[in-house]
Amino acid sequence: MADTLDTATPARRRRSDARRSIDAILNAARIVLGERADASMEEIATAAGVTRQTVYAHFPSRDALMAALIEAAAAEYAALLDDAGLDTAPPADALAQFLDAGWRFLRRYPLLLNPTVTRIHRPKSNDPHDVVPPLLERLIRRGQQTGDFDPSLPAAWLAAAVIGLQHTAAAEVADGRLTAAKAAALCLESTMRLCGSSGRPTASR
Amino acid sequence: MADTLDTATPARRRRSDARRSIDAILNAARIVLGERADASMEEIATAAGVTRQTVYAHFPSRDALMAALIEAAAAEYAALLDDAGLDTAPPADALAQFLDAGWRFLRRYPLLLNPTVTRIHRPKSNDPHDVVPPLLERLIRRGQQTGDFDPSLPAAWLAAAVIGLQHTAAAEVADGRLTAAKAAALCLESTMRLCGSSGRPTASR
DNA sequence: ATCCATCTCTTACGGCATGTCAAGGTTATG
DNA sequence: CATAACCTTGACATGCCGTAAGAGATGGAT
Repeated sequence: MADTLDTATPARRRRSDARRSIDAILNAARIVLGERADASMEEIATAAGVTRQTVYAHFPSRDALMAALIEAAAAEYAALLDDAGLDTAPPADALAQFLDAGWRFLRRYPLLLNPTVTRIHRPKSNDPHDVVPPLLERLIRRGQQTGDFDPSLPAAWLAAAVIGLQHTAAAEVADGRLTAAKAAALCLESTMRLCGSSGRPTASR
Repeated sequence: MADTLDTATPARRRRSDARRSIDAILNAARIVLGERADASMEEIATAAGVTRQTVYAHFPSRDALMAALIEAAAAEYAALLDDAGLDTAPPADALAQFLDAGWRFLRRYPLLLNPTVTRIHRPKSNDPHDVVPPLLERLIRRGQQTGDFDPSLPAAWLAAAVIGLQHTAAAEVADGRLTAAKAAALCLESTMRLCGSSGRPTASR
């Protein structure tokens, strides 16, 4: 009965059409929930080209579907951040890369702008909110040690603040008060100012 | 049937017990929804000491109740900001006052930390999200003209960013990662840095 | 080509929350 | 006290969630 991805299940053997259904459902959920976070299971199923019961065959509940979706999102986000060279580039550049990865991620997972979704299934599990902040925190701490960032504010707080700033900027875009380009520029500038970087990203060499 | 507070209705004559019920309902909603934003009408009614149908006698729908609650919140928030002297105090001090009013407001209306609530009934109407940012924006603009704040970033964006920063700080408190006192201090410091105020609040004289 | 396990679909049910309605009792106000 | 406004009870319709059983279709392996 649909164990999906709990934790450390021996990767149960699936038939190809089942795998295809699961992918279609997750993809449909990503898109449909990105537009309306309160879309019904029926809508998601229809968008995926299956019946509602098929969804329940793979995901025991709505929350379980959410969890799997968040899981997939976290994996993609982590992959994006892996390619961003957060640990090697100069801190200010790495920070800009971090934000850039965030923009690409949010364009693909707009549903994560709705904090109600991610806030609800809080019980442990690794969603972006548990995986990403520590990465950013480490980057900020490194910048504080190299003198690129101001060390007078806790790195954990700055990490939360930077992510929050990006959420704010994304919300401004979603509400039509800013274009995506302007929002990204303002967010970057504000982030640098917040972290105490005295100049533009490339000025840190 | 239950116009509650639409717009410019001739203040329909109500009986005193009706007024009492409405107040009890709004108060219960404020508290119950502050703890669990998805609480049912039944729970709210019970907490208010009335039946579910009585709630519907005054508020046609859940969204209408939300709207009335947001309306009341906006009024209280506006009153707090009126007492904050945003237009007279030195900009940096006024900004600190703004944040302080926000903290008091959020302690009374914790449900407004859940953006899903306020984001859903978007159709115009004056909720804090439509009333407060312009006030802050005006304050920031003033600070930019007096030279207290950096004028290189748009005031509207800075206003959104400051409010977002406070939301982030409040979320850190709600999740137990910061104490209320630390969060307020970090939020203030970050806000000043963001707005380009080179010193502490009182250093702007 | 055939068989079996697995998957999907259809149909159906129970539960819970929202919203509506009608009838009858209660309270405030003139 | 009499009336109108209000509250309560009970009942009902709807929509979404979650569950279940059985029939039919599909994939994978022999």
